[in-house]
Amino acid sequence: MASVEGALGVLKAEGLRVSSARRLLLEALFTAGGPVTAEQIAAGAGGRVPPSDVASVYRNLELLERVGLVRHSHLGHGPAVYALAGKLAPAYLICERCGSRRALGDRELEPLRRSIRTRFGYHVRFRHFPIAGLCESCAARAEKDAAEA
Amino acid sequence: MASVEGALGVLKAEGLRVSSARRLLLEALFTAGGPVTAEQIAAGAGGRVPPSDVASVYRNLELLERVGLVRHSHLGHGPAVYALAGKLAPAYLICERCGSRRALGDRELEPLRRSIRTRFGYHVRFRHFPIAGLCESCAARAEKDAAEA
DNA sequence: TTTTGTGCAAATTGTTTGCAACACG
DNA sequence: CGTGTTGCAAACAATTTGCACAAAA
Repeated sequence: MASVEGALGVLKAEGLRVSSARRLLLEALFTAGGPVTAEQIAAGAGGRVPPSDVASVYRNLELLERVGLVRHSHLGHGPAVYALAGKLAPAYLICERCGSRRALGDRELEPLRRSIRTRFGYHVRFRHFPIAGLCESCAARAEKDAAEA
Repeated sequence: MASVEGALGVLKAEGLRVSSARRLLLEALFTAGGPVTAEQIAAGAGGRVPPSDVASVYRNLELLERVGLVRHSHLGHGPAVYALAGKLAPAYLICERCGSRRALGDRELEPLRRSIRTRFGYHVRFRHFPIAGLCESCAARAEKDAAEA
């Protein structure tokens, strides 16, 4: 889905209404640089438009998620982050120490998925929760700290 | 750490006090069949002893986690689950459809960790968040559903 | 005009914090 | 006895729900 209007078309096709809150929400998601929280959207992320109520934002995010236009993910403690289905990376590597994150593409993910599928029978997604650990530099620092202790 | 008294010894060694709430908390963790929530512990999980306050449970869980006796993990939406450090599996595979979960051992995890380490430089842990996806039967069912639609 | 969706307020859930009373060492 | 701990209450953060009113179709 490449545009707000296109996404709204999907809603229509599903027999759902096109309200200004929904248009607003989709505009926010389209203009957002990355995944955003419901709170940020409600506050008017990505535009000076009249902010909507968080409750409606949550309701509509859930609806858009059911329709397949939106996905959410938990990138750590704290609020969930939302993005257009096509914009949220299939997985994120996050560093539990410094918080840095790196998006992984399906291409990069496939070997992991395959390995888990053949070994454990699970079809893993890595979409909902991040792959958490330590990034290279934090891992090095952690090792040094351990050596000193 | 094989016993409540042993764990309490660790606390002592750290200069921390041994209170009845802490003994209670450790007993709950030792008798628990698997990971439990703070709420369950406060409610007296694994014994009919006078339940403690959730606030104290959270405070003590955090303390025990700092000392290395306890670890927590998020196995989905909802409250975090806690267990003795040695009792919580290094990773869990969970099915997002049916909720079933399977613990993975370090041995099984190592190839994944190594693969990610060499390809992306991250030292992943998989401890804090589960590896989520679909179990074999749910994946099969999902495929069938998709074919029908 | 008939639904469906909105805003607002209040309820829920999970977790944290302030504080006076209390108990370990 | 003195400081670390507790329990209780209240604050918080994230999310959900009830409801009267507004606005798509």
